[in-house]
Amino acid sequence: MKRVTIGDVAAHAGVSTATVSRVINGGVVAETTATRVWDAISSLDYSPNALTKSIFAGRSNTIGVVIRDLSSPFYLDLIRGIDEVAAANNSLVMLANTFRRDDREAAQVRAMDEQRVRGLIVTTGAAADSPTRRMADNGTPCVIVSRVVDGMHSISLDNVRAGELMAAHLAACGRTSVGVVSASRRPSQTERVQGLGVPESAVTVAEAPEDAPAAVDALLATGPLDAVVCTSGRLTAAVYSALTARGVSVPDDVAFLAVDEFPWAETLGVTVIAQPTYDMGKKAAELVIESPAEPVSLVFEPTLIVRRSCGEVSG
Amino acid sequence: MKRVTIGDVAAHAGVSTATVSRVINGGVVAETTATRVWDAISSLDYSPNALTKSIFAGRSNTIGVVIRDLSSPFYLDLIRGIDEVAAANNSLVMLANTFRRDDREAAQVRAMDEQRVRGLIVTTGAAADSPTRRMADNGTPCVIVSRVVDGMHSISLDNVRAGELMAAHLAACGRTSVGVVSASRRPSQTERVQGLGVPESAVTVAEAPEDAPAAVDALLATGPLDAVVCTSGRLTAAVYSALTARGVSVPDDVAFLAVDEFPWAETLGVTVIAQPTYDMGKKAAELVIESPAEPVSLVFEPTLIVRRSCGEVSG
DNA sequence: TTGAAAGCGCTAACAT
DNA sequence: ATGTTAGCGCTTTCAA
Repeated sequence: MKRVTIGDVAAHAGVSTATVSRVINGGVVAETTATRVWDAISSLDYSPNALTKSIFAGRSNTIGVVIRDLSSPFYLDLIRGIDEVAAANNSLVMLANTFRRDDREAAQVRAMDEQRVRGLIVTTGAAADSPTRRMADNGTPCVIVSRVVDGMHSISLDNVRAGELMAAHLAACGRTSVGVVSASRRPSQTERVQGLGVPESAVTVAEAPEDAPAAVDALLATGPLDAVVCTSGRLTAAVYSALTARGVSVPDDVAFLAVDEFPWAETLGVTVIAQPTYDMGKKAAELVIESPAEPVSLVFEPTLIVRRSCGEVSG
Repeated sequence: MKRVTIGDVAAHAGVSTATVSRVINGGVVAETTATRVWDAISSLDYSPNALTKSIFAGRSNTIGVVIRDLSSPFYLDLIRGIDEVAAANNSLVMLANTFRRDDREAAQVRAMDEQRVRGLIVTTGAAADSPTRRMADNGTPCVIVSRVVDGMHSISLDNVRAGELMAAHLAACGRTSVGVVSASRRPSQTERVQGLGVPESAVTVAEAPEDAPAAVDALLATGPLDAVVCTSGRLTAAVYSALTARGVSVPDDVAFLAVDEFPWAETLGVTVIAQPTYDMGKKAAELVIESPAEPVSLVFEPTLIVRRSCGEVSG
């Protein structure tokens, strides 16, 4: 199953490989020669080897994307945005999932480097660490998503502001004692809590959706609550379910407020803080393409989408 | 920003490039030489160029995945499955979205071919057409997902069976007049309708979620209904919302049944037909890795997950 | 306008 | 056990 090479095309058209190369990449060639070459190309069904091309360019035309948890819908939109920009630059996306494991992240980033991706987008985790940093030092534009890292490009949400938006809305709805379920002690989560301005004792951490019921129980045990905030989209369904399963009525007993928009939010009437994930993906990819010399740190604005789950705004 | 090459490492270690290559790929080398080479590798921070390696192998170590609509959660799990197998074979995933456009699909498939992917997984669409077929003919293992195509590997759901499962459950719940919202006239959709055994007049097509309200109206106008089935996961939220927005009570007025499991189904009590998408992704990738000589067509079994949306099973 | 030839970074015989 | 020498498929001078 030998592949057709540029040499085969050249032979078939009776020209040199250099000429074929020129025809394909738009060099100066005589009209008649060009047609002869194109004919050869289509009759042999020639498909140029992009890998070989990349050797010359020094790097491939691919954008590497390393995702920490591909089961989060947040990332779907991010990837769509990246892919959109990639396609517009006839680039392709090389994707890898790290299953929330730091060692896998390092391995995947290294793999991307070996593939000589033209740029890397990492949602992370520990990516600020050696492998990514080394890539950046070697001249590969690297963009960190969801985290701000010194000396690297980054795309993130204004998490403190997200927290403040939530706090303000809750206050406007007359809610005074709010409990929080967050997903971790990572900066993106803690910043949201900080913006909310609740005491540390009002925060419970649920690493995974399975931990949500216990987290909700813990929250409910701390005393009477009139609002529950979920700071991670991965947890929203689980937290909401745990709440209703315990006979808590939303919004009559407690208000419910979550971070990240999701398809059923409208139907369920869940008020959320939305991130412009698709745009964030596009920007991340554009950063890779443009590869600015100085580190660029883009912070996106969260939006409050008011629905029914926090009750009426009083006054 | 010149990259470190195998030659640099060789010079630094005082050996030939062949020896360095042997050290990396596990050939016969003296212990002492090996350590010297490894030292050089780490002190120069050498990262071997995978592209160049692939030139020799004839193809890259990457699995190409072309997705018709990356906004569908169905594909998220599929990709996770693929990535899992890829990672286990230290392969990477090259992803492209076609935004539901056939011309883009052809272009993306061609791009994958130029990247010399070791195999291709396409969810499609028109992929049965020339570009994919040509790749398969050139010896690249190609797997079609969600469709059975002559002479190619394929991964699909037993759609007729899915329809039958739904029909049986609906009957068991005493529902007799069912209306269907489907997403297209493609085989995967029509087979589900066929399994349901409803007359053509009971079926409405909504191409996109935006079309769901109109589709539901059309359905409701055909006469009294006691069940609504949605045969596409992309449409479930929109159809359900349109239903409830019209004051229709589920399951009291009509039963609601959808294809494809989704995160909120449990909370909402929506009965669904689930596809083993993660496993389907894994199998697709395994097919690529194994690359069987004869076309393999794997058909997966749908599962009925009973919840509240169809009411009580009578008898 | 075209071809010959060198070389991109690496591997794989073939020598030694 | 190691080095030499061809390539892999393509691009890019440099001549003609």
